[in-house]
Order: sequence, then C-alpha cells, then structure tokens
Amino acid sequence: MCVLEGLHKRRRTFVAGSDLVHQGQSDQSAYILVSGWACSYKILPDGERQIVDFQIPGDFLGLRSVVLHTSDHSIEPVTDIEVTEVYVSDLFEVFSNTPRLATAVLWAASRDEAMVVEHLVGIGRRGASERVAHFLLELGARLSIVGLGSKAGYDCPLSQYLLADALGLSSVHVNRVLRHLREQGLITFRDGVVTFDDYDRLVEFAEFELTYLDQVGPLLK
Amino acid sequence: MCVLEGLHKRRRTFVAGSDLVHQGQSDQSAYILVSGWACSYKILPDGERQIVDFQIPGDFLGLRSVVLHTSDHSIEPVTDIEVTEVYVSDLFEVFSNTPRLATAVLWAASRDEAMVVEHLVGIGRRGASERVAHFLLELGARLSIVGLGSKAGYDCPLSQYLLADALGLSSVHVNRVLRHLREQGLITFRDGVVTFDDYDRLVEFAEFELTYLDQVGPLLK
DNA sequence: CGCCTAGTTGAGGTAAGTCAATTCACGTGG
DNA sequence: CCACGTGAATTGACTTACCTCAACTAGGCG
Repeated sequence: MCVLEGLHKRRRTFVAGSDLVHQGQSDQSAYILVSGWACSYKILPDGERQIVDFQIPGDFLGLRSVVLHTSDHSIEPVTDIEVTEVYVSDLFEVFSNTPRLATAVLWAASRDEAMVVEHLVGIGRRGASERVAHFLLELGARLSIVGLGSKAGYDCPLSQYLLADALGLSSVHVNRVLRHLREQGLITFRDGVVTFDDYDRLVEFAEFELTYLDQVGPLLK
Repeated sequence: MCVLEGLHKRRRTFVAGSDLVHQGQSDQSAYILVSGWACSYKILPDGERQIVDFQIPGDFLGLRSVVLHTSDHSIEPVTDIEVTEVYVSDLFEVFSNTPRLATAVLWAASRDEAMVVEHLVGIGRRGASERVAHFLLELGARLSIVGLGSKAGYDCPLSQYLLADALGLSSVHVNRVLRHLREQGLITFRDGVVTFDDYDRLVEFAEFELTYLDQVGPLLK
C-alpha cells in the first residue's frame, strides 16, 4: 500500500454505529482505514440487510462511491475507527501527475472486487458450515497480511448477528454452526477471539484456497 | 464507453463453450465484448459452479485478471462471440499518456463491482422468486443501455441451467419459479425471449431499483 | 428413426429459518 | 449495593423453502 501514501490527508475518527457513507447519497469522500473494523452493507426495501464486506486496517472505504459518483451502499464502523480522508479532487487530479498511482488504485479496486466475488461464490454454492469456516479463514488471511493475525487465530470484534448478515444466514444458525465447528475441534470463536484449533484440517474442510490474496501489492512494485 | 475506443485492437472470435480465460492462469489478455454473451464463473473444488456475472456487448472481459496478474475465475462464451483484444502492455503504458483513460477503466471496474455486489445481495437476502425477477429486470436494464432491450423485453440466450448456476438455485427450482412468475402475469421467459408481461408490477414485486445503472458513463465526459 | 439436450412436473427429504425461552455479562441509576 | 434493562449468545421445537431423484415431454439433428 506504500504507493498510496501520497494520498493520505486529514485524519478523522468515527464511533461504532455512525454511518460514514450512506446508501443513496452522492459526492462522498473516500477514506483509508487506519485502525478498527468497518463494514459495507446494503439495506433492501423490506428492511433486510446484507453485509457485502468487512474492512480492516489498510483497506479503502467508499472508493466505489466516489468513482461512480453515487453510493449504492452504506458503510458503518464496527468498532471505533480512525481513518484518513482522501480528497476526491485529489484522487482524479493526481492521476494525471502520477500514473503509477492510478494503477495502484485500480489494483486496490480489483482486489476489492475479487473479495466480493469470493464472497458471492460462498453464499451461492457453499453449505453453511463450509461458508462460515471459509469466511473466518479468509478474514484471518487478510489480517495476517497486515500483521493482525496468524495461523493461530486473531482478534475479531464481530457479533454473530454481523456474521449472519454477512453470510446470508440467520444468527441462530450461525450460532449452531459455530458450536458444531468448535465441537469438531476445527475453530473456536469466543469472547471476540477466533482460534484456529486445527488450521490444516479447517483449510481442508472449507476447501480454502488463497489465489488473489497471494498477491501482496500492485504489479508495479 | 467512447473513451475506451483508443484501446480497441485486434478483433477475434470465440465459439460457445470454449474458455477465454481460465481459472488459475496468469498473464491473460483482456477483451471488450463486441457481440454475443459471455459469463464469468468460478468452479469450486467439489465441482460446483457459481456464475458471477454475464457479460453483454460493451462489457470488459478479464480486466480483473489482468490487473491482479492472475485469474481467480474463468470466462466462457454463452453464445458465439466477437471481441476486441486489449493488449496488457498498452493498458498500463497508456495510463501515463492518457490519464482520462485510467479514470475510464477505473469507472468500468467499479461498475463491474457494483453489479457483483447487487448480485451478492440478491443471493444472500432475496427469496428465489424475487431473485429471479430482479435478475431478469437488471439484465433488461443493462441491455437497454446498449440498445438490446426495452421495457417490453429482450432476447436472452441463457438456459435455465445457466440461470440456476448464476442465482445459486437448482435448475428444477428455477423452472418452477419461472412458471410461477408466468402464471402471475409478471414475466415470461420462453424460446430465448424474455417478455415483461407487466413491467411495473414486476418492478414492485422484485423491489427493483436502478441506482448505479442510472449512470451512463464515466465522470469525465 | 433414435439420440441428445432443455424443459417440465411430481414425490419426498433436508438444510436452514422462525419463534420463543433462558442465560449471561454489562452498565446504569435508585 | 442491588434492581433493573439491554444486548449477545445459546438452545429447543416446529416450519418451510429449496434440493434431489426420477420420470416424462418436446424439439433439433445426424
């Protein structure tokens, strides 16, 4: 992400629960998440919520809203968060002066899309247990890249309700699945901590593969 | 899409069924679809397939594979297709000379992601009937933009099997849902043609909203 | 004519949802 | 210090949306 340093600007803080970006608005700012967790989600007209992705330190927030000039989703902090605001005017202007930056931003956007795609596949074609396992593994892999996790586990501030909204399940079922996985000696999620009880067996169970997460940065190094 | 004209290069043809991009490969080309339909999908280790999106004329093919330098998905033509190849070397080089182009490509990538997100929401939180209805409406809206559809309907070369793989349903269930929608006088999909029998009522039923599809082009005009 | 693929329909099974009750940890105010 | 409320996790009983298996039809084509 080092290439993106040039963009960092004003530092800001948001508390858990207060929307950063609101569905339907236009002319939003983009941010880079410095500390804490956030999530991007969509609310359906009938009130149902689908969480599209969680953002962890180092991730962009609201990039798509800025580029498309309108927001099709909302973003809210899961914990209190720190962000650095990226000025829209800058973003486009800077493309002219620093084409490498344009490539870096495009890379970030593509990585983002790849994560959404993987998520889509999980919801569409994986059973609930594999889905939960795969999701927690993927989160772990992402966190490891930024030094916040390992093959042992990681701190995870998500509630079972959030997990359910992300995975297209009911919170009741998420609870049952977590119990099942714990009883199988695969993974434990308790008191805000995810522990991989048997990483290799879990990877096999969830049919987890890294693919795009192998890449650690934009092409141009 | 006019801004992208500068990229158009060699014209090529692919027949239905032959992969353009194959999951796991690196150093792919990107293409712009000129005529016909394609689909991007992922195969899970257990053989299950999830179709991520369908591409129609004007859409990019394989852009993400190029940017991430590795392909996490496959793309195959649904019908025979014509494409124009976009040389990778060009794509990045040209960013330096034509920053407007970089913005246009980023816009295309973002629009792509927005479609995947909408798809994700559908699979995660909509019932089968609403999901099918919404999907066919969205396809119609996209086709209308490039002059291949209207509020009356459109030609659609998809089989019920493809639809099922896209929507995370079984083909049997897709069939039942289509019958149900037809009997409700909402929409008819038969012999390769989608007909909106009652567009307004269908929109209401599916809770369809346009949002990002309102936008017809990159910010910079 | 017979094969193949796409679509159609029925019967029965199952994964996951809903509703509801209970526990527990925490914070807040009397 | 305790009574109370609130939000998360947990578990049981019952319901349902969707899947699987399987049979049958209809069109296209060698």
